[in-house]
Amino acid sequence: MTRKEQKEMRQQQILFKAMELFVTKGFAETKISDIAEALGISVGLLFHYYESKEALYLELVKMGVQGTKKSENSPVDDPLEYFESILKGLFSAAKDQPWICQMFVLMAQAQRPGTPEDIRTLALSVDQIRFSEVLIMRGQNAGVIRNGDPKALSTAFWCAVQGIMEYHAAFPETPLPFTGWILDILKKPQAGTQMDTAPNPPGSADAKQA
Amino acid sequence: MTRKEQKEMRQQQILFKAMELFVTKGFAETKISDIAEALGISVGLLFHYYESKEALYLELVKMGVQGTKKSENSPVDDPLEYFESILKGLFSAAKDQPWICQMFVLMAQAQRPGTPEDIRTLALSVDQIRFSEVLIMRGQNAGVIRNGDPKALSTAFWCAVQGIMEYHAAFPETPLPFTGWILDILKKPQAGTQMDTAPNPPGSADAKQA
DNA sequence: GAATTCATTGAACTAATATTCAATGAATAT
DNA sequence: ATATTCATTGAATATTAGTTCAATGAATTC
Repeated sequence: MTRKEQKEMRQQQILFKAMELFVTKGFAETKISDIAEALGISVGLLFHYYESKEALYLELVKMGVQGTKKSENSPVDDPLEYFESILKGLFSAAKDQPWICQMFVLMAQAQRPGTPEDIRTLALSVDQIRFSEVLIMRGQNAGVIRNGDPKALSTAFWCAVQGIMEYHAAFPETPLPFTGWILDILKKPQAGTQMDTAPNPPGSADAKQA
Repeated sequence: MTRKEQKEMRQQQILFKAMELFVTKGFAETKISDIAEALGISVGLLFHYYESKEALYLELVKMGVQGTKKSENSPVDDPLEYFESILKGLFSAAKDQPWICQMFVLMAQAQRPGTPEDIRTLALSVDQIRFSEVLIMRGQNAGVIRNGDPKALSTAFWCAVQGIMEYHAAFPETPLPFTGWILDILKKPQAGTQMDTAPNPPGSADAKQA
């Protein structure tokens, strides 16, 4: 193995192990020495490749931003099918390519308060929720996605996925849901079967929003 | 105000502000001095009431465990209605009693790796997902909850709620979903409308689980 | 094969932050 | 009134974890 290859391999090793730990334990809870230990290398070596813990995080978020931007450029015909294929991709990746799910979780976590501001800003530069709003509107016009505030629908859907991915990162042996179950958050229910419940009591979340 | 009252008030103040910060920023990201500053008190005073940052966390998790155990003892007739009322409660609490949502998020976070072991163990002593499994089975027998692995259904439902609560803790101005949207994860779809999709491709998450 | 580069380490250094403590003064008890 | 308790502070200390660095030896270059 040439030195260049070795270098790249180490960088990847570090990057992916860091992602794994950042996602399972959280960024602040992960010590540089945790990463080094998990890889069986010294802390010093880690700093030879990445100048700081934050730089490591930044590198990961950059990767995530790049990946998300690329996927946002592929054309979509049926919005519902689009969401389904995303879900299928994520859920099946959970096994062989856990880094896909990890990246998903990492990006969402990076958007939260508590993240160093520059990294948070970068992470917020891609916004899956807002991006999906327009697809949801198209789906509503096509009659395949239920009615309601597209922003709220998009948020609900992605938060649900987020919750599932985070849980699965922490408890990998847990069974993943069928994509259909989650897709039903968006899917238009058959008339007369789902919207026939009693009106919401005043003061409830539903009432406020209606 | 008597000294005893004053003491209790301070303890509550500290506890609830700590919960707020632990939930929005994360435990490790929250400095003791953040809590003190937010309350306009000295760091020393905080240690007068709680012997360590962990003790504060432990206290909160104890509260959460107690609360959850109590709510698990109330009888349930219609499972679907039970889940709906839980959701309504959480979503409407988001405004006036944010601590309810915060506690929900805190408990779930405390169960993840990265949490100090003793606290994590305590948090894991109440398990909403497992508790709901039996309710879901009952709902399936009654024909109101969709078929499928009750554990996976329970996990999907609670993870979705978790994701929504976490997001809302970070972005409070965001609209919350209708309870019905989330409930549809569990609700049995009308025959012939939802289960009529093509069989899952081999290797997909769905296929593995089927 | 000598010189140079560079992956690697372990120990030292530093910054951040959790924790302790002696001092103060207001509230309470005797 | 006097003594005691205790909420409160700010500064001192301890600890943890991030970061730097000089030394080493194997790989690469000339």
